[in-house]
Amino acid sequence: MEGPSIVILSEELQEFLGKKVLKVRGNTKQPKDDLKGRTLERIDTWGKVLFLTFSHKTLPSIVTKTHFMMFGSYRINEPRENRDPRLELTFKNGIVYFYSCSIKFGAEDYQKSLDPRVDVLSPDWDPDHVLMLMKKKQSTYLCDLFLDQSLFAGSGNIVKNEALFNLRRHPMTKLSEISKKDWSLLVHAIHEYCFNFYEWKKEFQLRRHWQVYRKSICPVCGSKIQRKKMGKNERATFICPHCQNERNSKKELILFEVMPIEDSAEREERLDH
DNA sequence: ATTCATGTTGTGAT
DNA sequence: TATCACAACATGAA
Repeated sequence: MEGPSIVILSEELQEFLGKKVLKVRGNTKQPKDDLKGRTLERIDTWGKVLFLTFSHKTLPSIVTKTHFMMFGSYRINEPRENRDPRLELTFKNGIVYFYSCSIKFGAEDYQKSLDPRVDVLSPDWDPDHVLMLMKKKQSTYLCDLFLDQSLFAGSGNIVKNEALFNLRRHPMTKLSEISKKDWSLLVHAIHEYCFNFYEWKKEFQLRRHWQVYRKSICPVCGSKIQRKKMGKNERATFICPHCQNERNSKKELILFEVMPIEDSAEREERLDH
């Protein structure tokens, strides 16, 4: 799950804020029973990470860190799936299920160490600070840069591919090949796509707006989309060989708008990440 | 049946 | 010391 999906989850969890944990289940190896009787005191996010703070009248608070990685999912106030949840929390007013995610307790110090200025979804997001950090990343390819959580916390493979297409730049372009005056446009492209992602997902319209990610035809020029593993961690990367041609790098950098693809017969799944 | 994928973290080798 | 390769985790869709 990418950052915008975590923000949506945090909003869906608001109904449990201030509520007491009545029952705990799940196959996590963390000391889950310690949560019983505590009150959900805070709900925070940083990039793709969810932090829940559980307070107690006399004992210290417990901060949990949840990361959904590739396959994680959640359900709220729905019948439990056949499989065991990693963690299941029963409140007076409902139940939360977290599936196949990574959960760690005692995350207070870790949470404090994170910088909200690089969290693309945070109100404290600070593009000037990000631009400053980018100076140390000159030799990085854009496909790696756009996934770097220390610069763009919350950006994931969808954001990477779509933002690069909206900029019409090839993923294997090095940051140093982009004129410094255009760097803020790179930052802006990621920020804007994250917020579009957030809105589209809430309306179950995210897939409809994919231009290249898991697509076969470029919506702009009709070329066949190429899929190739690229960058440091060989993540799947989708490009239009015409619109994102390396030779375009001499052209002015422009952030193009996204048009929904109308003929897409794909049905939007509510449970999509 | 097999492959792939909205990701991170830890370990041991280089 | 830094970087790298690889494993581990976990599940549903194509």
